[in-house]
Amino acid sequence: MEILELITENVAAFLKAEYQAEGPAPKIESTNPNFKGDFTVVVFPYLRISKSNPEATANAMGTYLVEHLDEISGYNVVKGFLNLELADAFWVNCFEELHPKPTEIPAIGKGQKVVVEYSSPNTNKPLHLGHIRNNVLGYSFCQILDANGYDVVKNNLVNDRGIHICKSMLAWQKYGDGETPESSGIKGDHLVGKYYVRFDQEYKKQIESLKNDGQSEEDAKNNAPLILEARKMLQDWEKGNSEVISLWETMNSWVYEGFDQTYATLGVSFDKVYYESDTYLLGKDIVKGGLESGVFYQKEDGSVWVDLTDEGLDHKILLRADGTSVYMTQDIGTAELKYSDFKMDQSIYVVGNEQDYHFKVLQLILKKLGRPHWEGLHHLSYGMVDLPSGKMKSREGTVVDADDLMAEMVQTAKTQTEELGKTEGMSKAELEELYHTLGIGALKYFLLKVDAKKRMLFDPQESIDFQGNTGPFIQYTYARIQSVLRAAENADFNLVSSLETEEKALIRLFTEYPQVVNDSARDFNPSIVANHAYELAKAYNKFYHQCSILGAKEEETKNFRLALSRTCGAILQHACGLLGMSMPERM
RNA sequence: GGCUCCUUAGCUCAACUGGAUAGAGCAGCUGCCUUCUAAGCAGCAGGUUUCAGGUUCGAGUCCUGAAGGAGUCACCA
Repeated sequence: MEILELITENVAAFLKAEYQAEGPAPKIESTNPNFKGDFTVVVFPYLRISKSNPEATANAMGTYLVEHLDEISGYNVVKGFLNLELADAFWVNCFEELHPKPTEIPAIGKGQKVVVEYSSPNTNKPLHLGHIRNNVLGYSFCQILDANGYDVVKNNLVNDRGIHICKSMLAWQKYGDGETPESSGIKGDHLVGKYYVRFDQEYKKQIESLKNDGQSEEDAKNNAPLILEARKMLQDWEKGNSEVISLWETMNSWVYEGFDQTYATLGVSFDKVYYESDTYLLGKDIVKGGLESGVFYQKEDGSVWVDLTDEGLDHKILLRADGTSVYMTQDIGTAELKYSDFKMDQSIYVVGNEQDYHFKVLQLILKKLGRPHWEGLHHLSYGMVDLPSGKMKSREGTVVDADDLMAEMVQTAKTQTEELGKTEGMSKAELEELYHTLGIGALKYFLLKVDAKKRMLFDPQESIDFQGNTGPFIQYTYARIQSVLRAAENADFNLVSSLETEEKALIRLFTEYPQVVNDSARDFNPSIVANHAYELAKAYNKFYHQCSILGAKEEETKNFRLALSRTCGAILQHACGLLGMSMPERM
């Protein structure tokens, strides 16, 4: 905001005029609500210059600022804090300037291309709540980058190959009896997930039996017939065995159909999809190249490794002795492919923090290989969603299924809406849309209001709230604003000369919004936008109760308050759009 | 065991990156719908910011140590 620059300049001028000295730029903060004022300058850093006590220094500075800046109407001093009071006219001017374009964001990303990889599902099981956090976070962050002027490519890397995929394929082959989504009525991804779980159950049985025969735990895990068969299947797959490939294609197509449905319900989308089956060979080639150039080394058994001990890390395998590739191999290949496709300035990976080490290693490897894109790699590392019982594990069935959860949320929205009974006259289709908007909105906001870096807890016993700091609260505020605007005759725009505290609070939050969107992009953190939207909704409801809009005594006041409402609605809608939430006109 | 991260009200989370008397929501209690949507508003209660030191005018925030928890160190992804 310009006012902050003005204050900064005038503090410097004050130091020069008063003490013939230069000092650090002032720390200007919002005044603590317990004190009178709008902005606060902390004067402690200037005591060295003033050689006086905090109060005297602050008073001298305050006097100077009031004299030189029309915007500042007064000041007060508490200890070393100079609280500056800004004139109502200043805030009214702010509103006049911002109101035609309240959601215009400084384009800090202009000219920069960013590929954001998120979702990245495995095709051996359906999505769960952890994946929802990833998807919601990734999608939202793409919207935020876009709002900041970045050229964004939303990218999904599908984990469609590997030993884990072979496990569900093998189990289906052995125990499936030809079951299909059509024959069973089970959604494709869930059907395949069923066999992934089945594999694990049978595998465990075999391990137990081998242990009873006297094998060690580790030997049993390596010698169980099922795991040997799965490994064989992976090798056959890499060799292009037609029977295996055909089974793989069939089962993957079931999964994709299921995922498409889940993505559609969740409201996320992608500009570009990569499949690891298409990128791992490129990865292998690059690893072989690195071996030839001496960046990597080979062990006697034929496996290929990278030595990262100089960087304080470990040795890391890049190709197995049997020649098949590992996770890292694929990621090297995909990184290369992305760069040749997009020549991006930044490559962002939305992946859980359990892979912090993996991405550290990936970046170092790309650097060692001299790839130009190593530097723009950024891991948007987010915390796991834990249950009260601990971590979610697909194989053990302790997951909150994505499809189930979304359906529950929509159902809860329906129940709550019907209880309140405010939807008279809405068609069935409109109602369905409303329930979806509210249910999914509640879910997304629940996941996005928490700092992405932090792990979070989800208790399936307690349903996600629709009151308080929630998505529906913000949606409600928006619907309320729309209701007022609908009831208003098309009013002229005009300004007023003095403000209620609730009006001032709203304008202040309006002015902060563009900076909030910038900060959110810079910090890789959508929760900053979410929290600001909540603050704004809260401030509006307070205003709504305290100040009559349509019933205002003066026509000017009414028009002004309508303009405040319109602006507030626009920002709420924009902010929630960045979070991937839609807004109802009525609820 | 090595490394990384976390610990704020009964519960879930904030705290503008070192500023004032640590804030919200939920749960609990009390008021407010004949007036623009009560999914709302106002209020009460709830805290030694895990503990012990240190740095500083000032520490939830920075440094050291301790306790508890999570992740990772896989030829899983």
